[in-house]
Amino acid sequence: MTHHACMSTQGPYLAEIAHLMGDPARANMLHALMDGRALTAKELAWIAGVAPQTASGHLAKLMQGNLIDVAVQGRHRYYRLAGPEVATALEGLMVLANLDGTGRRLPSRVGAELSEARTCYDHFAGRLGIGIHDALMAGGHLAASEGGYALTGSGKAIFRSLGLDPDATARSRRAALRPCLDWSERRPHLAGHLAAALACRCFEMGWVRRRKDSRAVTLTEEGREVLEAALPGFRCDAPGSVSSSLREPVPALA
Amino acid sequence: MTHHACMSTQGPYLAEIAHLMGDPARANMLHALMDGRALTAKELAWIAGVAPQTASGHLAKLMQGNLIDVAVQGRHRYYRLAGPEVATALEGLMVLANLDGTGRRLPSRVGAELSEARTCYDHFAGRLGIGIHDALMAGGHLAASEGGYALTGSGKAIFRSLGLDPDATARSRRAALRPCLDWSERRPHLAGHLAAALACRCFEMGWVRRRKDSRAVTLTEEGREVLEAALPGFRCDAPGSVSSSLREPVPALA
DNA sequence: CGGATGCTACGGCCGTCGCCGTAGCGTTCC
DNA sequence: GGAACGCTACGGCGACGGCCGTAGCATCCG
Repeated sequence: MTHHACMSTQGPYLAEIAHLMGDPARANMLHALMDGRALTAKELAWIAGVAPQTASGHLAKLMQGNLIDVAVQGRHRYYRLAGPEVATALEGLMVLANLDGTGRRLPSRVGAELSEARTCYDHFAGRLGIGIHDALMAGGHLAASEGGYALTGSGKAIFRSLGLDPDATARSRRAALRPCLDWSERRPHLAGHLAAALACRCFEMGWVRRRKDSRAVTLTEEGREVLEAALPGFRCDAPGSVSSSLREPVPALA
Repeated sequence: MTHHACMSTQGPYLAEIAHLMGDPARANMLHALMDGRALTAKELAWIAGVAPQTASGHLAKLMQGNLIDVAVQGRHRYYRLAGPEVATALEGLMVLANLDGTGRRLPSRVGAELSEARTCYDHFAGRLGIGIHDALMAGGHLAASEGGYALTGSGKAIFRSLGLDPDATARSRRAALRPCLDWSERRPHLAGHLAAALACRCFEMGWVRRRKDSRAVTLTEEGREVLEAALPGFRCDAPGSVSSSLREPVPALA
C-alpha cells in the first residue's frame, strides 16, 4: 500500500532530540543537570535509578546527541548540559508536565521552595528571579537591544554597586541579558551571561545559598538587604503572600 | 543489587511528554500543527507517512498526554495543538535540532523562507516578527507588565490605527503581549493574544499571505507599506542583507 | 436505503531499546 | 606493585511499542 507520504523535513530531527529526552533514566539525568553544575557518571546513575553500566550507555547517547558535555578530571568524568538552549528546551517540556487538560497548573507536582527561588541553568528563576527582573524593568534600567535587553546608565551603576562589571563581557556573542520565561510563574526573569554573573556573585558573597539535593535556593537576610538597597522597588514575596493570585486558572486556548 | 536510587519527582513527567514527542510519526504531526491550524486525522496520517489506523493510535496517545485537542464536525475530526505552551516547547526542541556540537547554527536544516517570516503557533516569528517587536520596543511603545509587556499610550494608538482594540481582551487571564524567543534568529518576537489578533488582522487584510504546505508567510507590498506607516522604524530585512551577521558562530557555553 | 467515506478498535508480527551480567582499561591510593 | 575505584565495551534477555491487517461504528450522499 503506497501512501505517497509527505514526511516533513524538520520532524525527524525533532523526534531524535525528543526521543533522547523521552527515557525516564535520561530525563532524570537531564533534570538533575539543569542547575548548571557538572556531576559524575556515578552520581547520575544513582539519580536515574540504574546501574553504572546502564548510565554510561545513556550518557554516551546524550553526548552523541549534543545534549551534554563532559570534562575529564583524573578518573572522574564530569557531565554537564551542553548549553543554555538545552535547559531552555527542558523548561519548555516542564511547563507541559505541570498542566492538566484544562490548562490549569497542577500545584502538587512542584514544590513550594522551587517556585519561590531556584536556579535555572546558571541564573535565578522563581519569584527571586522575577523580582530582580521586575525591579530593573520598572526602574527603567533595561532598554531594548538586538539580543534582548541592554542596561541603561542607571542599570550599569546598579551592577557596579553589586561588584560586577557590566561591560566586561560585552564583546561576547552570547546576549548579556535576555528574558527567559518561567515555567512555574509564567513570567519572565533574566537570563544571559550577565544574569549568570550576578547569580555567581550572590553565591560567592553569601547572599543566596544552595540547598542540597535540589535546585531550590534561599535568599539570606543579608542578601535581601543588599538587593533591596541596590535595587529600588525590589521585592521577593514570601510564598504565601502571592499564592492566591497564582492559583487562578489560566485559559487553555485563545 | 539494590542501588538505593534517588529518582527525582519531576523526571518521570518530563519523560512522558518527551516520549510522546520522540516518535517520528508523532513529531511530524506536531510539527505540522505548529502553525495553529486544525487538521484532520487523514491529513496528519499522510504528513506522518503512516496508515490512518496507525495515525489514529498516535492521535489518541497525544490526546491522552494533553498535547492536542480535537473538534468534531460531522464525520471529520479536526486536531490542533492543545495550547501555546505546546508550540513553545516544540520550538525549544527545534533550537537544539538546529545546533551542532560547537553551538553553531546548521543553516541547511532550516529554509530561508522560514527564517524570513513565518507563523509561530498563532503569531508572527522570523524577521517579520522580530521587526515588529523591535520597532515597538525602540519606539517606547512597550512597558514592563506582570505577564510580560504592556502597551503604552502610543502603543495602543498604533494598534488602533491598524484596526485592533488593544483593551478588548484585557480581562483575559492569558498575557496580552509577552516576549517569545525565536529559534532561528535567537531574538524575541511578540506572542500573546494581542500578537495573535494582529496576525489574524494581517491575514484578513491581505497584508500577509500564507504559503501553502509551509509555515512560511509572505509580507505583501501593501502590508509593508501599512506597517511602515503605522510603525515608525519598522524594517523587515530581505534574507540576503542580514545573513552575513547571522552566519557568525554562537558560543556554546558561557 | 445501499454505498462510500472518515475514523476507531483489536490482534499479531517484529524491530528497537532498556536492562544488567561479565570483562577490560585507566587512574588513584597505600 | 597491588588493590580499590570510576568508568566503558560487549552480549544476551526481555518487554515495550510501532506497524498494518481486518473488522466495526458513525456520517454524508444519491
